[in-house]
Amino acid sequence: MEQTYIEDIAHKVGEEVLICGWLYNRRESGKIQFLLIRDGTGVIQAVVTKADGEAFEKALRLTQESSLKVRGTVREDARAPGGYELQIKDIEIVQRVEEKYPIDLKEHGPAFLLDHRHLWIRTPRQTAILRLRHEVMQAIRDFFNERGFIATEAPILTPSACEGTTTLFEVNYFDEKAYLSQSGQLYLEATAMALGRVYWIGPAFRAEKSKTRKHLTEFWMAEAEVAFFDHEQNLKLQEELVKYVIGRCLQKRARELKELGRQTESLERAVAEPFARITYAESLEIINELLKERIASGEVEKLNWGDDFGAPHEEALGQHFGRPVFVEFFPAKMKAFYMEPKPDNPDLVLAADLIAPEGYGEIIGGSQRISDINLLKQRLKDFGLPEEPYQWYIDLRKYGGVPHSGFGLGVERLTTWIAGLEHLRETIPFPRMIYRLKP
RNA sequence: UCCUCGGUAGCUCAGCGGUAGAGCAACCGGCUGUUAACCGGUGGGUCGCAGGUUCGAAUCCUGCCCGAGGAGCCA
Repeated sequence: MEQTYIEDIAHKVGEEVLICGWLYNRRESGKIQFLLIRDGTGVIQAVVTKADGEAFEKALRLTQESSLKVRGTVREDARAPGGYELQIKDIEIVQRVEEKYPIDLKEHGPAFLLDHRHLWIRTPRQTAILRLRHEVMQAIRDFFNERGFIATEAPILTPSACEGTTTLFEVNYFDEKAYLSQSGQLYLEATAMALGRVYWIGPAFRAEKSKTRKHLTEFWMAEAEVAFFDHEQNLKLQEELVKYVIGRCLQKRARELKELGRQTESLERAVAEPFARITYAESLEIINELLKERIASGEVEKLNWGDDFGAPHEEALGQHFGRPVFVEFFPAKMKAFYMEPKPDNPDLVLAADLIAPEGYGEIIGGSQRISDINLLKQRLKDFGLPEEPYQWYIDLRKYGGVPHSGFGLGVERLTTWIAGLEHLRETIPFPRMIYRLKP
C-alpha cells in the first residue's frame, strides 16, 4: 500500500490509507487511545480502541517519537485537532524508542533546546518555520528565474579580505591563508559582466562577536547583480523581490503562518503598498525626533552625521512607517569602497538599506557599483586597501566597465520577519552563533 | 569585549544560614472522546566548579566555567 502524507489527508476521507511517521504524543483513557502522529507534512490524530485487539496492544507499547506505520480509515471529526482523524486498523512499529525522549511537550529553555536542536526541529512549530524558510528560498529562485536571471555561484574559500572591515574566519589552505566568504558580491560582479543578470543564494560567514537576536556567524544571503542597472532600477528590483516572496508565503504557507500565530496585517500591507523611501539625511532627523525622549534621558544615543543605526534606531524607523522603508544616499565614508558616488554630491553614495517594520531591522543592503577604473583605484587608496588582491576586480573596469548594481538580502532576517519570530536562530536548521557550534 | 540576570531532579522552577522541594516527564495502577487529557502511587539530587566565612552553606564572600538578554561590533 502506498504511503499517504498527512498534508493530503483532506482528499482521502472515507478511504483506507497508510501513514508513515513518528509518534508525537499518546493519550489514553482506559479502553481508547489517541495517537498524535507526525510525518513531516503535518500531524494527525489516530484512534484505536480495545475492540481493535492487536493494534490496541501495540499502541500501548508506543513511546514518544517511536517510528511507525499505521493503516486506517480517514474520517472528518470536529473533535480531532485539524478536523480529520484516522481510525486505526493496523500498526507496524518500525523502531520503538526505549529511552526517555529528551524533549517533552512542556516548556524548555533556549539553551536546552539549542543543545537538542537535532530533535527540536521535529516539533510542529519548528517544522512550520523550516517549511516557511523553504518557501522563502524557493520564491527567491522563482522570482529571479522568471525574470531571466542566471543562477551562478561565488566561491566560499577566498584569498583575501574582500572589504577589509568585517572579521573573517581564517582557514589553512594548504600552506596559505584563506578566508570563508563574507559575501559573494565581488565575484557576482564578474559573472554579471559575463551573463548580464545573475543571482545566487549562498552562505556568508562573519567572525564578528555579535550577540544579538539578529546575527548568526553563518547565514544565507540572496545576492543579485545586474549589468547596466542603476540605483533606481536596483531599488525597484528589490521591492519587487520582497513583495513577491511575502506574497508567496501568504498564499502558499497560510497554514504555517497560522501555526506560528503570525498576525499578517503588516505583511499584507508590505505587499499592497509602495515601500517608503527616505534619504539618510532625512532618517537622522526622523529618528532623532522619534526618539527624542529616550535620547534626552540618555537611554539611546543621538545620531550624528556619519553614524550607523543601532537596533533602537532601526526599530523606530520601522514602526514609524509601518511598512518596509529604503534609506538611501549614505555618506561614502560609512559604506564600502566600491559604491558609486551620487553625481550631484560625491560625498554620498548610490546605496540603500531596506529596513523591515515591526523591529526586524535591515534585511537588504545594496548599491550601484563604481564603474570607472580610476575612481575605483582612488577609493581603494582612500580606504587603505592594497590594489594587488583586487587586480581581477579592477580588470572588470578595464575590460568593458559598465554601470551596474546589486544587493544582498539576508534570508534568515527576512524569514524571521515573515514568521514574526523573536530570534532568527529558529529560521535555520542548525544555527551557528558566537557561543554555539554544536550540534 | 562590556553591562544585567541566571546555573538546584530528565525538563521548568521554588527554597536564600538550621534534615533537598513542587509541577511536568519516566515507571506502576485506574478511566471508551482525549485535546500540553485527567486521577492515585513509586523511584529520582556532586544544589555549575574551586576556595573562604560559620558550630552549621544550595543559601553569605572571592575566583573561575557555562548560558540567556542587551550593548558594542556588524557590505
